[in-house]
Amino acid sequence: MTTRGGDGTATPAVKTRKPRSSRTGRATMADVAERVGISAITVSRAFKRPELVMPELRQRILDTAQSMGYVPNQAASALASARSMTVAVLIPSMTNMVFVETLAGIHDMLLPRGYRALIGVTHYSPEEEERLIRTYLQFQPDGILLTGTDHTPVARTYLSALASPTVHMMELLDDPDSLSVGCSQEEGGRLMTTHLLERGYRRIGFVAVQLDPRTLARLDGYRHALEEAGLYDEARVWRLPDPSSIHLGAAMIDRLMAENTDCDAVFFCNDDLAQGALFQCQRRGIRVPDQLAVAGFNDLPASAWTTPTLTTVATPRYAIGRHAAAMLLDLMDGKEPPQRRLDLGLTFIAREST
Amino acid sequence: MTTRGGDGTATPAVKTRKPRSSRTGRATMADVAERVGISAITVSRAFKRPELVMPELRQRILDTAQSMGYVPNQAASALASARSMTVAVLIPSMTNMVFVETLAGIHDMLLPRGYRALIGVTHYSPEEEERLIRTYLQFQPDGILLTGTDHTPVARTYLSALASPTVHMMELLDDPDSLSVGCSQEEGGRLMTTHLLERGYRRIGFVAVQLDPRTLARLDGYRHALEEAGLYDEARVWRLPDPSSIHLGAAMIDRLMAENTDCDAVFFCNDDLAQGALFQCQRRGIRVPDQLAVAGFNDLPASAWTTPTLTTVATPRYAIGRHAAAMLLDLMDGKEPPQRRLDLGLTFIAREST
DNA sequence: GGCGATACTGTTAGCGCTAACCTTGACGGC
DNA sequence: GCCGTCAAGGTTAGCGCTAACAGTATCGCC
Repeated sequence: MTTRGGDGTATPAVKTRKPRSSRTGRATMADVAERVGISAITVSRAFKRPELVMPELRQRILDTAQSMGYVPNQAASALASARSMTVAVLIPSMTNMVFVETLAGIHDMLLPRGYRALIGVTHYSPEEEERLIRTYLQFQPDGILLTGTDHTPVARTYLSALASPTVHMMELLDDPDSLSVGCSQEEGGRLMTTHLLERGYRRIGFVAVQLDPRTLARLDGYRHALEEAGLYDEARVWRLPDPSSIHLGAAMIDRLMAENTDCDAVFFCNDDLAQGALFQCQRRGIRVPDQLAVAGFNDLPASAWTTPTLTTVATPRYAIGRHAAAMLLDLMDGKEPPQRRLDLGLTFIAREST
Repeated sequence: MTTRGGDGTATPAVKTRKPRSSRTGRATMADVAERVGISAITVSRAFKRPELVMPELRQRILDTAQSMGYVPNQAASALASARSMTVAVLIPSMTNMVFVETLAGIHDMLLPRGYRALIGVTHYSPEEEERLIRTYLQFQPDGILLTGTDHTPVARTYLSALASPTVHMMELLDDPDSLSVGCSQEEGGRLMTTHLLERGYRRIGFVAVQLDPRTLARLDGYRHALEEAGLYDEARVWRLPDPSSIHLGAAMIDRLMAENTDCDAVFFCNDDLAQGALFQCQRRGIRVPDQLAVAGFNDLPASAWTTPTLTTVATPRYAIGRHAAAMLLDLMDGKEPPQRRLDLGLTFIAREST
């Protein structure tokens, strides 16, 4: 109390000084400005519009900010500028590699431009998507990336009432007002089925799980191709709402055997299942492709390594993520993207299993 | 201009009315309040502290808000309340199932409590982690979840200068000031090696990739176990900085054969690699486990289905995510969590490959 | 020498929300 | 009848930042 009086004794009459840092204990822009001896707006510009500040001063500001541990407050910035620099991304699942790689494409495109992704997982449920849209709208995202085209009416209302640009990934939309990047799942189903027909298979089964719109589109492609060949038979289609897994694929082989089906080939709606099927065929001594051909979809890494290797269709998911993000960046800049509907195609990969 | 004059003609002298909606076109709390005929704070309470508003009025507020498409502005809320309701989560990789499942645990714990996760991917680089920490601090997260304990000095400074509670996942920390949830990777390596020794293998190799701290800890466990048995030989350890993949595992089998190593068992630092190794052994006609035993780590789904099935160690990653998030929730509530260091253990899974 | 152009920095006023305090009215107990 | 209490809602101020406009030098040019 006598010698080391602290602030109180040192500046008894001076009370002009503003609080050194905010309520939260963090340094604010005003703190940095005061320390450098300039106004807050110049600090703001040093960060956001560097070309407007003399290089020397700018450096001094950055150094001071660093030494004070100053970090800009994103909430305040968003509030004042009406730009959140945030993009909301909704995907159906995180455990499905397909969407994770799409995310990687999105990140690689957005981060260098200063945008951040807010990731939401819908678990393939439009209702959950609606809930997530509501939640994420609170962040006033500058843009939105959605998976698929299956949204609830309320979700559509939110999105259309909103100014934020939106791009749909995976499926392609025909509506000229909407933007979409993806590939035709129906064509994928058709491609694979045609391949199986060409290889001489005639009793081709289809296993659909999860029953999300993309799976059903593949099923459509399969059905159309077989109908055209006059070989479609509803009895060879299995529809299960369960999530996809290796386990389920293996179980399906058991079921096919138990039911004594006459399939000479089975087209699984994705690679997880097909891999499980291959594993189980190996266990049970079912010769693939002689006794039974197996086909998948998506080309997961392991599909090139199973015994036998798996015939599948590769989807350009990383590219879909990149292009969707690029399209969104254009929109957020107020530019019209080169195209509103971008089909990135599919790659058919014939391997040993067919 | 004559009959349907709109606002202008309807209220020529009245200019007290505030703008109907903000700059961004979105309805604001004030808009909702005006419509209901109350003040903004009551609207705020109707959302955040419902027990303070009469149920009837509250319902009227919520209905009106809904009909106007009102969504609270998170940035304004965060600024005014100094609470962002956001948790920053940093993980090394999104393509690695281990971290994705950890994320799922975190989500399941945080979302019901109203918190949102901001996910950052460090790509196993402390420098990138530092960059991400800086970026995400702008969001004033109420809490932070980090993977591992390998942070740059600058990152440590940021974190300690910060008030935000932080929990470390995966590795366990001995420092009593830090909070961590995980399991002992070293013990995992030791467990597996001991198992191989018990099965009679004497020339056990180890393949380490990525070389992140967790991999190196497993290697330590392996080394210690072998040293105790007097069987450690540096020549049987392969260290590769490449990311883990099935492909690399297969390539390693080729390399082991080419180098004519004398290993009777190989412990791969994770299941991706081990699966690739099993696939390649099958291709090359190497009998597992008779000719060569193969072991993995993490227990990925496919490991129960390969031929032969893979001996591995299951890590409680989902539980790690949940518990880390729970610990963080306690901290954010100002409570002391039951324990500051939570070891969730490991499960050894013996299968056919050893 | 006066005028405009250019380059840099400052002032003012809010963004939309909530913490902290304040008002109002109803009720009850002695 | 007075006072305290409580419930329900309102007022005020300000979170930390930036848009929009406003200076103030400096320079060049006719």
